[in-house]
Amino acid sequence: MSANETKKNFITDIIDEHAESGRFDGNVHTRFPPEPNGYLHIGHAKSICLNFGIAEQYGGLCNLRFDDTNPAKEEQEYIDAITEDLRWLGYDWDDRLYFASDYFDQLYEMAIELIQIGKAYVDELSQDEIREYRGTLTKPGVKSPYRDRPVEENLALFEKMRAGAFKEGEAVLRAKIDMTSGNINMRDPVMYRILDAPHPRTGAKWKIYPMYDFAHGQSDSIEGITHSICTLEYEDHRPLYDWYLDNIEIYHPQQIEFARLELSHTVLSKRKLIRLVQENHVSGWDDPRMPTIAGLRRRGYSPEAIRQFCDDIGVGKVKGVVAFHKLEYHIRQHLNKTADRVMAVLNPLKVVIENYPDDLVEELEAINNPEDESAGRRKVPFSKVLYIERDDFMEDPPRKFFRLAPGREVRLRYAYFITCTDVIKDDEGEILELRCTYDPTTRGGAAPDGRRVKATLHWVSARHALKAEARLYDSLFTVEDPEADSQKDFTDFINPDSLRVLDPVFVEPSVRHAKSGDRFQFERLAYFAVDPGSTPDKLVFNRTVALRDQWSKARKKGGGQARKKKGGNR
RNA sequence: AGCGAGGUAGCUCAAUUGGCAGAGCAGGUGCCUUUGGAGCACAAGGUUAAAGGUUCGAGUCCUUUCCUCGCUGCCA
Repeated sequence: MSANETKKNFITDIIDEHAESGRFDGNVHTRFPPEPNGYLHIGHAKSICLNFGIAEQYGGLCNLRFDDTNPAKEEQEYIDAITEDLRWLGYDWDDRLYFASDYFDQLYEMAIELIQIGKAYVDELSQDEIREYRGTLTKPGVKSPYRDRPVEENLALFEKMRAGAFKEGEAVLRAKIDMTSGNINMRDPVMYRILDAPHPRTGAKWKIYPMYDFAHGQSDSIEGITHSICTLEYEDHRPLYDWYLDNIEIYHPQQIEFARLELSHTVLSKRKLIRLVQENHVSGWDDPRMPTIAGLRRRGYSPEAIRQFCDDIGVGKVKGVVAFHKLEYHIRQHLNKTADRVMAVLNPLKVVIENYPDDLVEELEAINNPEDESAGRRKVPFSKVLYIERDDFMEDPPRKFFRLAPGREVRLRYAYFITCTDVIKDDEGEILELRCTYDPTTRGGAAPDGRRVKATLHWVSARHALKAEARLYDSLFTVEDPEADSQKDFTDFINPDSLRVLDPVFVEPSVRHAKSGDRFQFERLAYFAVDPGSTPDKLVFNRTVALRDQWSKARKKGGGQARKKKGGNR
């Protein structure tokens, strides 16, 4: 990220202090440590941008490390997906791809060390008993009867655990710290538990697996991490992080906690995201309505926009909810500069230009991107029968409706001025088509006599238009915080109109060869991206985000000025 | 209740570490426009949770109070 090299926050303050005091010799080495038990989402993106960004800012390095200490939940599919998403976001870790499971042997040796110095013991209390003995927030815990076993016995028992002589739940290895601590994490936390599940990487080699707390700090230490940046809920774990490192007596990184991202109108917990997938509220982890990186990618979001967003929201220790429209702001910002414009009609209304020659086809020049001269120009075919957007015509227009109406003249973008002369309806009064005349002297869209029109409409030539499918995505939830109501399940707030499929829609022929992931602006409507399931025979466009639309805003504010059915295309 | 963290504009963050509280976004008003897009200009927005104290001077330091969040997995 070049734009904000000098961006400051409380983390850079800490790093600067370290640089001054000489701790870490001025080095900065971070890591991004996902657990491979789900897909990356926009909340992870914040952590990713932070960890990789800070390393870059200080000329340091950032590792990718999978925190794979719980084989019961983790899968290779997630490892692959996470790696792909990270690459797509534009980050690179060279050869520094690590797994906590790479350190299982070393971790095991460290555990033995702690046993040997009398700071760890094998506990055979049941899970329920351990919970009881732990006490509560206000009541101190009490010591396990197994707490003071001799070192030799602990060593032998731990070896038995490793060898598979115990079944799941029959024994754990615990650190001997302080059962009366106000911080419950320090009340003899479990270091190792027995798990029967095969591990995606170590297979059946291990029967015991280290807990997060026993693995994370030491993994950081082994990799020479300087600043171990994590989210706020680990604040209470820092004393334990420090305790393990101090008692094992190895190199000691600094853990720093920041507030995780909360986004309005969506959920960002893996537990809930996985439910959306499993209960088929969405089509999968990459459903364009999902806040996952894969979902955002399919929706048409760009890595640049996501990174800009993360940069914009900054980092702090205060929990807050970022409005979804902030994400939308950044994708509009990026796409405005980079997406080619194209004309497409989502909700067609037929227009016949009565004074235009029957068989004439003109190739009119159109600008691909007014924000980027280098994007060049293209030709768009014009003929006698066209489609315009149904919303662009009103038979009885309210005061501030500038678009087409009977007797009114408007411009067809890059083409001609047309005037509506007649409205053809069926028996029910439904408008079937419009009859218009055009002014041949306005070719290209400018009038030689200098007269002006108030609106410019997009259009496609009926004969030349491509039929395509458009998927209009809206927010997945109808409320800002789907988790706020404790009486209801978050799925109760799923937006029933979060996806509307329009098929067919009509798109100008220049997009014929569009490939998966290509992004366009359908002029005056929205940004769209080509879906991966799209084929040359059947193009499928996902709406990324609508253009800002002051007409619909004014319409809402004006309170019924325009008596229109809701749910146009925009 | 115990431990920990935090409270600056509607939202997200700044404030050169004690020196005139500022940005972006949102909202507002204009201008411009061959996208009612984009862009530009301007205005508005604050008792820095509250009270007290130290100081020439406090968002920043001290005390007290209030409020919010996290923690009682053999998850991470």
